[in-house]
Amino acid sequence: MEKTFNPSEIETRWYKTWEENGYFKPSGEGDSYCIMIPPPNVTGRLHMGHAFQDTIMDTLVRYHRMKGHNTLWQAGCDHAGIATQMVVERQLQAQNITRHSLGREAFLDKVWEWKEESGGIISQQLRRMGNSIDWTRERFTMDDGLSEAVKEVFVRLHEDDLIYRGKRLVNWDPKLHTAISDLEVENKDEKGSLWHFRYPLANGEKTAEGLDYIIVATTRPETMLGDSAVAVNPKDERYQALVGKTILLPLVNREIPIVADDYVDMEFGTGCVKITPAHDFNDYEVGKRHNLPLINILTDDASILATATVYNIDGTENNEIDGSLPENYAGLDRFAARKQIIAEFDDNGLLEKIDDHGLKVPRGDRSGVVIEPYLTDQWYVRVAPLAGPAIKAVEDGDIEFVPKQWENTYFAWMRDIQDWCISRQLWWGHRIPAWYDNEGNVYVGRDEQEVRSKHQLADDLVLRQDEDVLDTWFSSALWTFSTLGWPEETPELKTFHSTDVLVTGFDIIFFWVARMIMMTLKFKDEVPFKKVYVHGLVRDAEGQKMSKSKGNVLDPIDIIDGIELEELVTKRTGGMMQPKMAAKIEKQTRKHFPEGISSYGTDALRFTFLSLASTGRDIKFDTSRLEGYRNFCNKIWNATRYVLMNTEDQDNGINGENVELSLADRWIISRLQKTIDSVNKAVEEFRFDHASQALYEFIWNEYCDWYLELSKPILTSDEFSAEAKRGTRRTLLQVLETTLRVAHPMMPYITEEIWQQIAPMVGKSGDSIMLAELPAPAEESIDPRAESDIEWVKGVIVGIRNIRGEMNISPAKQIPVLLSHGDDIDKQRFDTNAQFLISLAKLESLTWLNAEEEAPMSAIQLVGDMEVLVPMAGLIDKDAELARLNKEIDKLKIDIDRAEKKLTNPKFVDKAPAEVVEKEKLKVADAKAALATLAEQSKKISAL
RNA sequence: GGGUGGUUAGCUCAGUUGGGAGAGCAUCGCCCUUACAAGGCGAGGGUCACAGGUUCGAACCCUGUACCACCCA
Repeated sequence: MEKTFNPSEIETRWYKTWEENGYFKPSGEGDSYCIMIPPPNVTGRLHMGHAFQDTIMDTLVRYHRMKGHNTLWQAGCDHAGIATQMVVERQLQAQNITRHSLGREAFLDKVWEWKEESGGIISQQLRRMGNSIDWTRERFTMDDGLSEAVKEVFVRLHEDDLIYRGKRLVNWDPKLHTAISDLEVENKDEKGSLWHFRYPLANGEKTAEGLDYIIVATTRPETMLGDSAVAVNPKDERYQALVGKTILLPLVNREIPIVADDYVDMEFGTGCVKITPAHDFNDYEVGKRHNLPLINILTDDASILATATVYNIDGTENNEIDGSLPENYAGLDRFAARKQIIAEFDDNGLLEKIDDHGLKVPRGDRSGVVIEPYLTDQWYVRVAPLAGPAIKAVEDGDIEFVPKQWENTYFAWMRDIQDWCISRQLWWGHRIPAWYDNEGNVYVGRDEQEVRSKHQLADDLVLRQDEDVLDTWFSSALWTFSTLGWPEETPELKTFHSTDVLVTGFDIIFFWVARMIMMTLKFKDEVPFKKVYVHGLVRDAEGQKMSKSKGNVLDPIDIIDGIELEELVTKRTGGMMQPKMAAKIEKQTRKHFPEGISSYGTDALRFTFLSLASTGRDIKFDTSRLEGYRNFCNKIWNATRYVLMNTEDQDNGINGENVELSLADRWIISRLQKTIDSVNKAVEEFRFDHASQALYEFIWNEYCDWYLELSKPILTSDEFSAEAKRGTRRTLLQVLETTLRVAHPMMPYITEEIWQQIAPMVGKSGDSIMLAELPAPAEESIDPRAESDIEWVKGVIVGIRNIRGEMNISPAKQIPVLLSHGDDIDKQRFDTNAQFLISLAKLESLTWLNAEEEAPMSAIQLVGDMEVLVPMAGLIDKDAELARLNKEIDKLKIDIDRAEKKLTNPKFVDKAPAEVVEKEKLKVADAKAALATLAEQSKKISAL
């Protein structure tokens, strides 16, 4: 074996072997265990968040596969309607082509081409991470099967009156020209202004103060062109007399009413609010209550119309109100219009004042532009009837969130859920299965044929299909069952649905998790998954969210393989729109990774993720952790080298030869059982941080630090029998082999590579560790006596090391040690373990002193009541030893003080449980004994 | 404005039913010891955000405050 662990060659070799041999497919035996990947966007590359999430899923899947379950991990991508269309349009733009010039069919061909290319990158990344995905069942939301399911669901929901079409205010993205759902809108705090406008009262009316105008305050002056009322609070005495009167809207000269509505906050601004029902969600509600007209002044691009389109609140056209708008605004962009309107108000003496004002600005999460509330025809899912059962499923525990607190987030949203706008004005996606005739009638069906027969339409009646497509989340809401063959009742569907656990980030609980629960309950009448494990979001070392625009993204592959600084800079700054940003990112990158990123390997990366997977919301990714776990891999590698060095071509006692197990053997076997138990329990409760820590501690702090060292005297000294040597060799191998199986779900590659060599040596046959049995703790191998004996041995050794360390005695220097004041058990332990102590503590001699024997002046360490003595002669400085003793004495005094304070408190003695009091008494007694010994020693040394 | 989560060693984080504050990394000292210098051995370092309360006893339970983060309006 190489002297250091070198992951790259090993990884590709093993992944290929596993995949080619079909190890990732369900075994067909045992209880089913199934995880569906949250489908990443087909356009992208996997980022650290994906890698983190995939590591958790793969750990679970490998764990359950080794446990003998019939395991399916199914992966795939979603088509990411808006994102994908944007990417392809941008590519075309570079060649001066628009999608419209290309046409729908040809454009979609282009998208499919891009999908093939891009989807390949993701599956390659998933492979590099070691994920044991059944690639034969890879799915895509635009696949035929899934598209069938989408149609089926749409039609059935429509039949059940759970889908409807309506003219409503939607969140309109004026750049992408599509509606988006409220979840796709990000409300950002931005600085703005509050403009105070004078609105003249019509018909000579006057305010209480005798003014001929009232003042309205607005953050969006341009919408005044579409005002259809001014509202005041009914309780507001300032304006009560004016309710029912009218305003003559400046610039437009439209006469609009003053209405009274509770919505108006009397404290805010002047207490008068302009009402624009076609361009504001709150105003829309006010409009409903007062039956105000909807006056739409904007185009799809959010420019001002030449003539406003006017609707009644029920969506029908209104021909009574004059939609004329001032000519000098036609075609003007909304922000240009704003400027001009302010200027005109100012010129006309109607601008009262301008205040600075912070406000939430709605922006599209994809385009980043300001979203317009905009009146359009859209399709909606009536969500309330679906939400009921979905809430109940979680209340009843049919679905359980881990950590539990996320259930509250889920409930809060579900209780207050809005109808879901599912139509998108895009080309890339599932086309809505609805057809229109020239009369404007709508027919819904699986295809045109069905529509015609269902509605008995004449063959020559011209029908055209709805141009729009469905929200991507509509298809991913069906992910768990549509990918298993639904609406067909396939065997896979029967075996693997409901799936066992969904592993996901909290950011998509609303987008995806909740919608999946609703849709699956509706159509499958069962839950999509029994558990939802909600993990945190991976952030950079400074706690910033990783994003392309910030330039702080990391590609997991670059951590696995390493990357040169220059290449990393190029990668991060490539495709940047603003050169200014690129410079900043470059600087930042050079600061954070002055040497580039070195290669850490998949196992180290995975182990790092697992160790960070606690219950928190944020996971700061810190490369120092990564380095620590790469070293851990190397530690395992080198421990294996030691084991092989001592067992290769040896009789290791695996064929029933006589063996004798040493104390150390029995101890490490006992510790192994406890480790297996903790790791398994931790995985079962999704505490991967605990699982990884338990494994790390066992391997490094017990197996390597102590057991391998304890094995050395047995294997090298003539004082141990052939049976004892054989027993130790067998234990070295068996414990290592078992530990590899415990570790495999977390670190698949290194464990496989080593296991292939070790397993045959313990008589195990099997093609791959991933098909081997998951270790279970063996109760009968737990040996409390061995554990306490080793604790004693460690105590003595650590005591001596401590003296060495503090007294600056070279580790190479062999020193004499005496044991004094020991009891029978100490004596027994001394007799059986002297050899280990001499060897591990590098002793010249180890002498047991009986009660009557006088010890020379020594440095002292206590193990229980027993004194571990290192004679000072020639080795130890008097003052140094005194200082060391006094430090220890002070510590003991503080302990005694604290404990005695408790024990002299009658309330404590009366009320605390007897065992706690007993423990405290014991503590005092022990500490006092130790103190007496050390004080005596201190006195003696001082007297020298 | 409403809600959620957080505040523990220099950094990143564990801390179980309330009963002597832990890990990794970093720091300091000693060591190239025949598995491993990506290593070994030893050491230092915390008013558990703050203020109250409950309790014999609080990092943990309750109330309030501050700060940070996120979600919703």
